[in-house]
Amino acid sequence: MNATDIKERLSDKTRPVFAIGIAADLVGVSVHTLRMYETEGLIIPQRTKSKRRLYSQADIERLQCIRVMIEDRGFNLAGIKGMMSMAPCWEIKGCSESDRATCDAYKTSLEPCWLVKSKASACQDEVCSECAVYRDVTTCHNMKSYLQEHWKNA
Amino acid sequence: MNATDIKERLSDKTRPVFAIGIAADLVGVSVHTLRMYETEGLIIPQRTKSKRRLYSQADIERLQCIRVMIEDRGFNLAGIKGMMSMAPCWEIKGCSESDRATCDAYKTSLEPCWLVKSKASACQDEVCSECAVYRDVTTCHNMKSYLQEHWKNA
DNA sequence: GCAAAGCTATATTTTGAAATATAGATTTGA
DNA sequence: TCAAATCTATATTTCAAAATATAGCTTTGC
Repeated sequence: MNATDIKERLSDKTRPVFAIGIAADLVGVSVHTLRMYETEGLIIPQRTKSKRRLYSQADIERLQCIRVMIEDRGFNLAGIKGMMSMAPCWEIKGCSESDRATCDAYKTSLEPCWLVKSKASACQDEVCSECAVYRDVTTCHNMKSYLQEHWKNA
Repeated sequence: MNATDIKERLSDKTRPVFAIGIAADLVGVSVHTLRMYETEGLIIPQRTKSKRRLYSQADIERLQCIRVMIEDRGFNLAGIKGMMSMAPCWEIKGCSESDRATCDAYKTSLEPCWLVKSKASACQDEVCSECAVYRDVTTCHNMKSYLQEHWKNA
């Protein structure tokens, strides 16, 4: 591995590097709170072979967004989940008509697609935590602009 | 007024006919709760000359939607307000570029447009409670489909 | 080797949003 | 006329979401 590789790996925001204790410190919440957000489906940390959670810089930023929603805007976890479920995953993923027909996340789902059981073939082999729908739907960016971006070509 | 007129007036869902006590009974909440929803900006009942609230059938249905969000989906009032603020009012109202430039509700606002102070000229003379943005953005219909409808021509 | 940190699961506590209550004035409508 | 309903404003209570704590076990890393 050369210097460029090292720099790239260190700068990769999606690289899981923080144990839950460190992540909790960075976000300013308890480790239990981070586990709760995971249970609620707001965050999907990577896991080590022995099932320990590892958070990336992107995860930290996602969690900071969640905190902003809670502390500054007064949302509860259900509301944040509801906001996240507004992403038109079928547009982002380019689902075919038949994909849409068989997918619970198509239009009517009230949950984020990464929490939906019955998925379209387009998502079958996808790791949700690496999918653009999950990664890009954070709650603190300009959700309106984000949605418009993804919907105007629908 | 002929029979047709009477029928029309009775069937007009936007006609304010229910005093707050009746409305509270219909929705299954207390009168205080209805006043609170108004303070939070979730509902805009009409007023009589002496400032008494009057609710329409459409208002009742809007309130029932709010209850569904709270009881079935676990949202709090901040979350419902956040959902409502997702409507792209500038598309629905056909705001010009200059309208958008001067309006706080354009894209970045975290509040529903009817709670925003500095409005575009397109809304200056509008009564928000009669505006399509307010009327159509309820929280229990399929929000995804609704948003797609209004965004796909953007 | 072993203390520190993490794991799941469950139980308990806290806290603030939401509901309820109170007060004093006004309006409604039988 | 006057009791019932509504108004605004404020204070108090409730209760469940969110946070904290506990237990028993496993993994990590010094």
